[in-house]
Amino acid sequence: MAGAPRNTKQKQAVYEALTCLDHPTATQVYEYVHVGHPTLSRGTVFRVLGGFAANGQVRRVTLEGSDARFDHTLAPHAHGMCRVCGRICDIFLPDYEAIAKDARTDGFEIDGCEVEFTGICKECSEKMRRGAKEEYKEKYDERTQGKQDA
Amino acid sequence: MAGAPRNTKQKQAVYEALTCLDHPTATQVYEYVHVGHPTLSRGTVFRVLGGFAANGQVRRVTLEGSDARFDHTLAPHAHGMCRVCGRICDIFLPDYEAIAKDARTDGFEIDGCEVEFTGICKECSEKMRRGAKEEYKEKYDERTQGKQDA
DNA sequence: CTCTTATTAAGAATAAGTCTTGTTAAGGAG
DNA sequence: CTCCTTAACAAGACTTATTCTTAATAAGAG
Repeated sequence: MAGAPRNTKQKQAVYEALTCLDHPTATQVYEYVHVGHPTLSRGTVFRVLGGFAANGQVRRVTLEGSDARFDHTLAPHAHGMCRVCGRICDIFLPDYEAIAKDARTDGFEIDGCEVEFTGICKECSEKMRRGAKEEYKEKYDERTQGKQDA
Repeated sequence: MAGAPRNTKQKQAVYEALTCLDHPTATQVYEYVHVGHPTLSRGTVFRVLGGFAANGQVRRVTLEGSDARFDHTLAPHAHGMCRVCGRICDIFLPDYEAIAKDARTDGFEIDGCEVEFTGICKECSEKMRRGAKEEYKEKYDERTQGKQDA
C-alpha cells in the first residue's frame, strides 16, 4: 500500500530537542542533536522541522530580525522578544480570539493570527535595576537599530 | 562640525519606491529603483532601508515565510498575508493598544507589538467563489505547508 | 528474509543580507 | 570658485540560513 510516514530515530531526536531547548532555531536544534547523533545531518533537521510544522506538530515562528524558531507548545499564545538578550518568552493572552474582532479587514478573510511583542525580559530588567545600565543600553541599541547603519 | 545626514537622490528614490510599491521586499525596491537609477546598488538599498527603519521613517515587517518587507504607513496597524497569492494587506484594529491588556507576561515588560494575520484576500476569495477552486487550493497548500516537504 | 519506498547523509546550490574597499559628491570655509 | 572634510555611494566579495540533488540506508509489510 501507500507508504506511511515513519517514526525514525532522527525525528524522535529532533522532537526531543524541541522539548529541551527554548524556542530554538533550526541550527540550535542541529547543534543539540549533533552531540548524541553525530551523523544526523543539517538537511535532515530542516526537513524534519518543516514536516512537523506542516502537519501541525510544532509551530514555526518567524520573529523580527531572527531566524525561524520552532515551538512545541501548541496552545495559542504570543511571543515576546527581549531587546537586550534576545530571549523568546511565551506570553499568554486571555482572549486570543478577540484580537481580530472589529478589525477593518476590507474583505480579507482572517483565519489565523500571530502576535509578537518586544520589550525586556524579567531577567534583564532585574539586572538593569541593580546597575549595569550602560551595558544593557548598548545591547538594547544594538538589537533595536538597523544593523548595517551605526 | 559633525556631519549631518544628507538627503540624497538615492534616498529619495528608495523612499519613492516604498510609496509606489505595496509592502515590497528590499529586492523588489531594488528592482524598482534600478529602472530609473541603473547605478543605484543593491547594498545602498539595504543600507538606506535599514536607516529608514532605524530612525522610524518606515516600518520593517517580518512575516512568516517571507523576506523582510518595508511599510511606509506609520499609523499602528496589523498585516494580513494571503495564503493564496501572498499579497500583504494592511489591517486596522480599533484598539491596537488593548492587545497587551491582561497578558500573562510573567515579568516581561512589553513595549511594542506586531500582529500578523493569515487568511485569504478579497481578490482571491472572489476568484475562488466563481470557480477555479482547484487552482487556488494548490497555491494555498503550496504556501501553507512546509516547502521542502511535499 | 526480501522488497518497496520513505528517509537519510553529504554536500552543492540559492539567495537575503552584510561588510569592505576604493570612489564620489554635498556642503561649509576661505 | 576652490579646497577640504566626511557622509554616502557602487561594486563586488562574503556570510549564512535554507533548499535541493543524489546516492545510500533502513523501516516495516508480506
